[in-house]
Amino acid sequence: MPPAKERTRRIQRRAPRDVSKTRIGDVARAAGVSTATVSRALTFPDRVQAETRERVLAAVRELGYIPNSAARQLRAGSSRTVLVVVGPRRNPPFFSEVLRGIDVALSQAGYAVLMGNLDSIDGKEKYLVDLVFGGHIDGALVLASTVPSHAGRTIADSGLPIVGICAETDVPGIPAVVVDDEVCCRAQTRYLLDRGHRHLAYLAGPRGNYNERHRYAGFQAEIAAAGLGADDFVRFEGNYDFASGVASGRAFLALDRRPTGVVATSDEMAIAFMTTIRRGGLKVPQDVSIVGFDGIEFGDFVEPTLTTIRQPRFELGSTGAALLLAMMRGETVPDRLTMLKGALDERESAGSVIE
Amino acid sequence: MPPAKERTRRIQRRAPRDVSKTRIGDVARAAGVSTATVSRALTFPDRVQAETRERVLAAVRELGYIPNSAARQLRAGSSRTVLVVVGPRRNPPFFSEVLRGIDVALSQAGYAVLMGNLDSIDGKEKYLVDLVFGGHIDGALVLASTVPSHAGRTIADSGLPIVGICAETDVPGIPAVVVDDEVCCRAQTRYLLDRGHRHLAYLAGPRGNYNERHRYAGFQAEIAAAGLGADDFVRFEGNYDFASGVASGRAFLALDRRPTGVVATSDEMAIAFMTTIRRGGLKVPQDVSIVGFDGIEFGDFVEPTLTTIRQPRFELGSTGAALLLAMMRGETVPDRLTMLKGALDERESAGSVIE
DNA sequence: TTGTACGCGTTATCAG
DNA sequence: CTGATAACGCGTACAA
Repeated sequence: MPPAKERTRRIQRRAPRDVSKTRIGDVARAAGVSTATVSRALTFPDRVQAETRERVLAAVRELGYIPNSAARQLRAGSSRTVLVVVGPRRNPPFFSEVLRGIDVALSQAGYAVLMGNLDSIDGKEKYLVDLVFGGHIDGALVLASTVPSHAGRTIADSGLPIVGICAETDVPGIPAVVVDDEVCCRAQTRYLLDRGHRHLAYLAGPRGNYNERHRYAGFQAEIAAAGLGADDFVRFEGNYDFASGVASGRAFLALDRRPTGVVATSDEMAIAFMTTIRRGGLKVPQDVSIVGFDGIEFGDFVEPTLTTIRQPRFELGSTGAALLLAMMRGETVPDRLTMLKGALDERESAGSVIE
Repeated sequence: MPPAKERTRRIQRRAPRDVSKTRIGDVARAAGVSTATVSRALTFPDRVQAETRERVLAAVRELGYIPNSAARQLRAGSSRTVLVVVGPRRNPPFFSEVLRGIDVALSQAGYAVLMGNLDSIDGKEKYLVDLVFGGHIDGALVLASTVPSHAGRTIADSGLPIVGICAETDVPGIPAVVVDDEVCCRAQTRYLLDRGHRHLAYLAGPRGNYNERHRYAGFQAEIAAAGLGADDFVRFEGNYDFASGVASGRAFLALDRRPTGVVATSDEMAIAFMTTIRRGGLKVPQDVSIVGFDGIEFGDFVEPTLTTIRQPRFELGSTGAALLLAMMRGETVPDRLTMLKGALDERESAGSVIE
């Protein structure tokens, strides 16, 4: 009893996705046109007669038709999705605003944002590389100084547009949008030197980190410009978070001869440091002056309020996203660094040396 | 001269995605097997002879083959992508940790996270609805009390698994993972009442907000249990951010008869409020005691440190994600609220009334 | 155990 | 301006 021949064929198991059950064919039938016309009416409205278009759009509304994105992507070769790679556990109050800049710019252009946090689990890098080489992605924004890689190839090898934000990446040739770390850190340092501080502390970021290298270079340059040398400052290692600010503060308190001015390379470190040394009995800014880096809102709500370098956080994100969008459109763009300006926000945590 | 018939056919323009140029056919050829065998060797390794499998895997490695995700998705009906909807501009220091919990849980299960920030631009809700109905998504986590909707249908109407986190959503039948807001707010309030405060201030969240409703209910319940009434507290409107903490602080300072205890429904409001009234000359906790809500790290670095309700932020995210994963696997799950416990962290910002 | 061949839903090409 | 139809790359039912 084998008359089921042609039915058997169709038994390919239907996956559990009964979402969006109306397909383009349903709309075509309802509107009395071909699927090609439906597709055109949606993608190039003016290449279809007004009357026909109306009929199609009415059917679309009626049936609640929404094109299947997988099919569209397979055919068109574009997913309208951007991967945003965030490095291991960097300070949320700072990055959240950069991410908002990214999100606003990409959303406006109709792109979705896929999050790629590197601090979450092992195997994440391989996962991200697969994502990129699997064609799931049209471009990537890297908020870290290392580009995800696995088995000897980085996501940059895919040839997809990539833009770095907040740091230059370790892969050459990838454009980046950054703040001028060196200039900003010089400004921090000079601010203290100008106020008579002759013995400084430098609260560092992670060794080797892009921002850290440039900020430290700026710090040293300014130290040298003031005729000071290696004996005139103390460097404390850190990684931009609260914990390292606390650790630096404790080490600072234990010093025999304490600096009077502190250059912190993140606001979180600055705040934690400040709290720690105040608990240790020091007064800010009377005993110690502190200048932070980032410009997070919390700086306004600590005691005393934090003098700091304000980074254009939102613009870092939105500018980087705009650059990526241009690259994805195939435009030629500046292939090196785009530098945004930071600004020194003068508040209460730093003052002049009292003779 | 029309012998180009069959060549003409093949001129379909190749989209600008030359990423992952090796297709399953290339691997098959290199390994001397059929495409079906390659597919099987990757998906069901044990349904293929060991020797064949090795040859296939070698070819895969050799060519750096990674399956095209669009094609796979079209065929399989699953994108292994979860949409995370975040409500308009809620405090980053709090949510970042919830998001981390989500990311860890989903990454481990091999799911990608698509960000859906609602505060970015107009038309975002339509976009999210299209995403969901376009089959781009396998499930959604909603960190807001309203489910994205457009043109009369919500993403819940897609039938896809959805879980709320931090709040119950406005669509019935969607399970949610929350903290027991009412109990937590009662604990805050009781903490102050127990220390002799008989005149309180309540710093509210946005009217109608899920958390706000429950916290306020808890506050009022505890007030009533202490035999107090509407004359014994002042309510300040707010929306969980710094600005509303500052505004409440100013209004507080202008009061003729000031409360001695303050129940703040977010740490950011608590901190901004505290800073504002201290600048106004009041001492915390000597003049005014403050209890916050959330448990963000900054509470440790303000002066005085903040007594607060610590929410299990990471667990809110990871538990919600785990629930969603179970639903996507087709398992039956508790279809109502999963309540996690908060804890009161006693620090310095609240003390006893001094007679 | 492996190979053949079809169809997932859409868009782009080409012919009318 | 519109319709017919061939791919896009993969996974699977079925035959061998």
